[in-house]
Amino acid sequence: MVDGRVRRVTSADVAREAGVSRATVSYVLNDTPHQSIPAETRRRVLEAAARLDYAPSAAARTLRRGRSDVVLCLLPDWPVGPEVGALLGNLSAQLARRGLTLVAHPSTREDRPIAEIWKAITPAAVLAFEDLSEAENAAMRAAGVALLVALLGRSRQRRHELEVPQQRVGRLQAEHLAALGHERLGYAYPDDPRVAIFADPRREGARAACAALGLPAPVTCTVPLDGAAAASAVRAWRDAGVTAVCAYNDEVALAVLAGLRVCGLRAPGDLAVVGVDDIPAAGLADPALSTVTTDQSAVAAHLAETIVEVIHGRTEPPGPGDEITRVVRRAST
Amino acid sequence: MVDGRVRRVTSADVAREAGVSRATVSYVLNDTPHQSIPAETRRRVLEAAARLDYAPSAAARTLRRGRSDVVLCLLPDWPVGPEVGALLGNLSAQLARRGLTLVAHPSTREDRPIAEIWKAITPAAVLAFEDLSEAENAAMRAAGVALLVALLGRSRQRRHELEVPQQRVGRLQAEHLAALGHERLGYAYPDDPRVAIFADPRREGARAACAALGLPAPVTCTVPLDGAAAASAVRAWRDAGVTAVCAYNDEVALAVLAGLRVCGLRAPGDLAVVGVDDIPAAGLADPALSTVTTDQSAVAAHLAETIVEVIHGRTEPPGPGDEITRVVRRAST
DNA sequence: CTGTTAGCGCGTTCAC
DNA sequence: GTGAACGCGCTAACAG
Repeated sequence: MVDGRVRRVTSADVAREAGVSRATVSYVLNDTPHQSIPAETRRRVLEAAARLDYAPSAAARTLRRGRSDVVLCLLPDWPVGPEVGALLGNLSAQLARRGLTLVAHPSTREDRPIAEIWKAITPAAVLAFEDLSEAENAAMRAAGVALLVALLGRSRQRRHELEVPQQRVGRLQAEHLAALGHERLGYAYPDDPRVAIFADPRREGARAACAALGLPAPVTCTVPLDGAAAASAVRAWRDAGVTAVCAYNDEVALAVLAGLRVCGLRAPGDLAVVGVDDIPAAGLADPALSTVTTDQSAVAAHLAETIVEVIHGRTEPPGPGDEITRVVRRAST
Repeated sequence: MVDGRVRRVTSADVAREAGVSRATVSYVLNDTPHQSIPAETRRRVLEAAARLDYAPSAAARTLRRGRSDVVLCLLPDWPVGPEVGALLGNLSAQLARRGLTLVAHPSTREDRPIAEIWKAITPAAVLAFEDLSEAENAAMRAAGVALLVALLGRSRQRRHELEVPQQRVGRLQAEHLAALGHERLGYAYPDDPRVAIFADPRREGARAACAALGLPAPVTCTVPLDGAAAASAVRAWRDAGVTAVCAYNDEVALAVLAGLRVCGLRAPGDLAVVGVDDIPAAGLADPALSTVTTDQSAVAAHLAETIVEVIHGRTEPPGPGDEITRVVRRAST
């Protein structure tokens, strides 16, 4: 009561309370296999633990095991939108169900070696959006236990690659526009080079869809988030006979809409536009933006499954199905 | 080379290499005060550590010290925008400079006791956006070392309160509109009840500014992120003689713009609008949205400072200055 | 002054 | 079921 410093409840306390050894406590609490402990003893231990409100020290366990129960997600240095936020939220819930805790580190450029970050956490797994350097990769593998999962690797072959089907996003956009009768498509590529890991596969998907449909490849224009600059992209597309564009995401799509306004044109009559993500602003734009969305909770479930597999050293399961991505049709197309 | 399992380099290895005891290694590497170690010995130890590429085990240190060098940020369950993302990025950099690692936990609703999360990390400090329950609060304080900082407390008095001057945001909006000659203001309140912790102080700031300027209190309307719904708010404001509205944030402001369109009206002539955050879509809207921005790096610097003070048990420094928030004037006002 | 010894912090796990 | 060692860094007490 009066003492401020409350001594932690340790497994020794539980052992004493239950009248057994610390080893037994550990075995019971961890459900250690190949260890036959009578139900009666087990009950005593569990009750004692509950009575004392025992919580094992994560630090001690980590020290002993060599890894914690934390999954560390290294966020990219480019601004993540609400989609990634939603993904992390779902992933966190999925991992929690499996006894893992997800935390994210907002990486502030390469100002600090990645090693410093995971060494501070000793994670069971690291989830990165981009491939890490071979050195960092090796360091992680060596430094004990932390495993690595690359969310989106640059076509490296031998890495755990967990590709959210970004290609499918682009494919869906192109197919949607083609179904509306458009034959000459454009691709609105983002201005920020940092998002290329996402943009390239998406555009590739659009290209593949066009090829499959016998249409010419999309005309790519880089579109800055600024109406005037977007206007010149719009003019370029018009000159090329493009009647509809797939945008990298909703923000770029909004820029295209702004560019249309600058030119005195309007979607979808003069140029149809379809974005990606369905951010709130998409539905509020004039005209409302058609867009492709992904079921983040389905992606998260698959991701969690894969992470657990990788932690246990098993191979990863097959990729997620195609049903997780769909088109939201609105006025802009 | 052939062996996969590389044994960690420990302080014992460094001690052996340098020909000293482990204690000495610890003293040198931690620059322990009141411990005079000759430059020569110090050099030997440092060189040995460098040569062996020694990195102390965070887990062991945490076990011994009772706390890690990690600062845990508990994200709210409502979707955080790019502003919070930017804040975390800056904060991460600032904390890194002080030897602390920032990680964020995407909280997925109260489906899991907060205790489970920080127990998995043993953080030096926890940064929360909302007040925690008294029980959780006590648990953290008791469970050893983790300290608590509430970013935005609900007018509780005795809590470490680190209030980014949200009130000032609202004040600035109102003052901006008043300076443009508007006398009857509206406040566009968000539909999502979860963001009340931010919305209430902002609106309060707008109200205070009006009072100070001798204007009537702003007319509050809740504005869903949907044009049709926003239209009725627009009509209500027009009926009340409101000529300009402060929106909770840019998304709500965009909704107001959409509502205006639905009514066949237009900003700023029929109703001036000012948002908060300057998200990309704000500049791309029609008309472009005026908005209030905050210098997140300044906020982060102050936050980092406060966190360090709190970890060291000292009192917190005074709040940040008023210069971190400013208006970006565009067509909508 | 310089540096060492010894033991703590706590859960896990092998050998008996 | 148990004793004991282990993982690794920190630091009070102490000896040269």
